[in-house]
Amino acid sequence: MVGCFVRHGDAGGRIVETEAYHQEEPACHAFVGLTPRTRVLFGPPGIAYVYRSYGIHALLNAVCEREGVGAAVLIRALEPIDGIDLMRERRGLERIEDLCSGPGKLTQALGIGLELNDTPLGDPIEILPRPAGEPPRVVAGTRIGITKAVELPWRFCDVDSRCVSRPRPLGPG
DNA sequence: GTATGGATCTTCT
DNA sequence: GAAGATCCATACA
Repeated sequence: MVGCFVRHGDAGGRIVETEAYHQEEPACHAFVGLTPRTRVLFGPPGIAYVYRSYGIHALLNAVCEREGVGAAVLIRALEPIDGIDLMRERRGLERIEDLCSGPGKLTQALGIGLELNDTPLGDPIEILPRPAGEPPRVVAGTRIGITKAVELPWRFCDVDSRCVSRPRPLGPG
């Protein structure tokens, strides 16, 4: 998904960082099984899973795998492209690199809230394939901010972007 | 530049 | 009652 375009309303940008979560590893919400909270994760793919983190932030995931399998991709960072002034307004910040360089930041910048949980990716949140041509240089690393299954290298960053949420893992070059 | 603590709420014990 | 897929301001080097 790194290199794809995400849009909500007039604001959008290019995905430069993601993390993968799957029901078979304990860092995933779906690890505990089917509950009211994880129901969306076990649904069909192509749905937005939006949940509250640390009581404050909304985090955006794309549900993956077929119905019955709990898995999703967390979108951690964007490179702002459309509606940059709107993002600045929502974030109260000027610098491009600060607008979407974190999972809680990009939902605020795009105006995505918990009410968009369980809505199809297409409307109102849209994800578009990356344009043809050279694919981005992607490097895998360990995931951020979790205490379980820390060893899985399921974080993916665009090496050439300055908008990732943390110092990117050491890549080729 | 890295390190620490507070804010705030859903979920599960 | 405790923990959590975070962010920000502040402190210190």
